[in-house]
Amino acid sequence: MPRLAKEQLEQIHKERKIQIAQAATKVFAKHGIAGTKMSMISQAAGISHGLLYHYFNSKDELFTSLVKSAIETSTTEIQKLIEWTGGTPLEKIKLLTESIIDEDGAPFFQLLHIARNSKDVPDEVKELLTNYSLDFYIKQLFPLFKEGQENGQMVEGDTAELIAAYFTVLSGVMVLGDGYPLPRPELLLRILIKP
Amino acid sequence: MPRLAKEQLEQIHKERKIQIAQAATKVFAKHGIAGTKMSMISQAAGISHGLLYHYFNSKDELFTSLVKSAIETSTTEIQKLIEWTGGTPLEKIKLLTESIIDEDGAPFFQLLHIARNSKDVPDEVKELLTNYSLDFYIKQLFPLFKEGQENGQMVEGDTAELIAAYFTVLSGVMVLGDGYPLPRPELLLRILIKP
Amino acid sequence: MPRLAKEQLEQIHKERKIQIAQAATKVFAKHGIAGTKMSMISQAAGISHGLLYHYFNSKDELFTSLVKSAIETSTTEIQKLIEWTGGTPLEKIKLLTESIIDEDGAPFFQLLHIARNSKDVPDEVKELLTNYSLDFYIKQLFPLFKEGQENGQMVEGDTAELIAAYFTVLSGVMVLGDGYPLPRPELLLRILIKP
Amino acid sequence: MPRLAKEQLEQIHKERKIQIAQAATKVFAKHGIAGTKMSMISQAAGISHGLLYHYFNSKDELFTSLVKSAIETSTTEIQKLIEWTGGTPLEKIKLLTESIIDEDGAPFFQLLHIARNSKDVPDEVKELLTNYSLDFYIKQLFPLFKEGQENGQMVEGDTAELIAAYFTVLSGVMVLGDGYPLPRPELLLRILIKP
DNA sequence: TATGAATGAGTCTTCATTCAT
DNA sequence: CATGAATGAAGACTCATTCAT
Repeated sequence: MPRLAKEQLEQIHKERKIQIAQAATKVFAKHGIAGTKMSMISQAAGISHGLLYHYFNSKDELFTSLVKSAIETSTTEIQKLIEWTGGTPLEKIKLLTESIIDEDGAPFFQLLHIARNSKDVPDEVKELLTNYSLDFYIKQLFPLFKEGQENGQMVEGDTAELIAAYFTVLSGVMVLGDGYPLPRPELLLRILIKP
Repeated sequence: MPRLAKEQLEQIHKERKIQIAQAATKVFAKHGIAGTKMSMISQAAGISHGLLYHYFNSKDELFTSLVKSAIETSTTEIQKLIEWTGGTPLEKIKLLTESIIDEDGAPFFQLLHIARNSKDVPDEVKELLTNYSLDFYIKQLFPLFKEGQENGQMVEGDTAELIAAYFTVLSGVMVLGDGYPLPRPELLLRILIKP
Repeated sequence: MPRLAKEQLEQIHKERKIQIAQAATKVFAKHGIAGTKMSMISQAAGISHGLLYHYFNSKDELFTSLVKSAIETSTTEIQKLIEWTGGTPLEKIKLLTESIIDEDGAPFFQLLHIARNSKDVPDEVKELLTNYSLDFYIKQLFPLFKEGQENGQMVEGDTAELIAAYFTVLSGVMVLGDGYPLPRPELLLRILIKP
Repeated sequence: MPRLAKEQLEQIHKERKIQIAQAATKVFAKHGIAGTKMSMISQAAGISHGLLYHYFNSKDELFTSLVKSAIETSTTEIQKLIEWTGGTPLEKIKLLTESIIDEDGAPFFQLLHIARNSKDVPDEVKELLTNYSLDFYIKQLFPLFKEGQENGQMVEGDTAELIAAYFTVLSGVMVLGDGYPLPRPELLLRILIKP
């Protein structure tokens, strides 16, 4: 058996899987779990619904894998930002905000919103979400915000509450979707900036 | 021969209908249209699924009626606030924000969010929403915000954009639901206040 | 307890029952068993559906009683005609034909047609129909037709077949209902008359 | 990749659809619309009820398509007979009668009878039936009957009435179904023949 | 008697999933 | 790997029947 062909096939398989996942993320993000039909995903991915099952065993597994990778990505991204040493805390937060708003951060937030609110979420996802809740992000971002408060750029007060509020506002805005215009980052940042 | 007067029966009927509508609002708000099963509503209302159909002809009609009354209520509430002459614009906006956050404004925003984002929304609702979009609220609130800007309490700049941003943030926060803590109004209002 | 009142009440009860039965016959005749809703009957009878159950225990019982009385009536009518001694056989058959066509014989035939063709007919009705099938009417009418053939007025040939044919045609025409114009008896009788 | 050519698949699909339609025709013809359950049809066709919906979108659509093709077939058949030039009018009518009685003309007539008498008929069917009523057949057959009257074979009198009567009798007989023996064509034709 | 609210079994329809080709 | 026919569990909705008033 030709080894190279095999690897190529695996490569193709992996790429196709990613392509399907991207299509699926958008569909789930917009329509919810129950509102998303497997046929909608297969159509969005340009394949037959039967083929979907060569890549994912079930709707549940597909959704679970999307949530998993969303959490992983976000964790990594935030971590990279934290460790980056090229600006003031406020600048970093602005960067974070902009990157979320600019790119397609929306499906990510929408996906998590759905995962948190649906009743028919796979158990595995439920467990994931207990670990990666708001508290998790507060912990990650705490040093950054604390520093911002201490250097006088950001408003004083309970740091955790501030992070929670900002993250909530950001999540909310992202969750809304097309019907609403995304506010400019400057407007959102006013929540944090010391007058 | 009915022991109770016709009017009494109608009264009971109306009250029961409202009670069902309240239960249904919460369920739809949390689970979306497709995610909401009629059995979930009937259970939430404490009745059999069959009885649901004595009060609403179909899931679609039920959902439509909820959206209708949500729009009516919100329009009236805002209008009352506008016409009230007891405070500065900023105080009024604070009151509006608080009343939304405090009471059960959440289901209302969640319902409209769902109505705006689901694909299987009844046509009647689609039409309603074209009329009662963000622009509608911007128009309603414009004088209030304009006045706030002119009296120096609120930040300058494009009034419509400011309203849109504030309303978006508020909507987003309300849509998120239980998983996130509602920020204190003061934090949100910072978006508007002149430093 | 006033005796007279009691009898009056029973009288009223009986009359109401007949009135309901008449309404029900028409509805069943037109819409079939499955197509007939108890609410359609109650509405046709001008009462609430609840009250229906004071007069008939169930839809099945109601339908069964209608079929029973239809069979009884028809048997009696034909018997009366046979025993009547005022005309030639052909005249009698013409009378029979006219009386069926003129009065509301249609619901009767339609009811029996339905009883014969529906799968969800009560067992009691199924049994009744095995006894009162076409053969039953052939037997009843045999002497009349035989006499008509022997006196030269009617076509010769297998008497039973002739009766069956005529009765079938008559039944068929009656079953059709409103969409078709009822043929004049003279036209139908041509099937029987000797040229 | 499909092993069978696209055309073959379509061919199979079409054949299966026809097979289902034939099964459905019989079931509807016997039990009426309300009395026909989709499970009865799927069972008669030897498939699962779910598969039914790959071929027909709904019970209504299925019924409508049956009525459509019944009307088409009958129109074509009659037209062919009219245009055929191989016999006297009476012979043609006899042929028509025989062909209706012999083959499975019964389900066709029963289907139309049901379509005409049910209240829950799809609107499309209602419209079809206004166009293809008795009058339509009278118009089609008028030349044939007129000729038969003029050449002295058939009874005189109002041609349209004669056609109506004959068609009504024929329809009625066909509608009755299994419970009654189909009369020999000769007996029915006596309605038309000049003594 | 009379009404209509209430229940739940039964039917239509959708869609996740399987599998022959 | 790729397709779409096929299945059946689940959910929306109807309606016969019961029962409190």
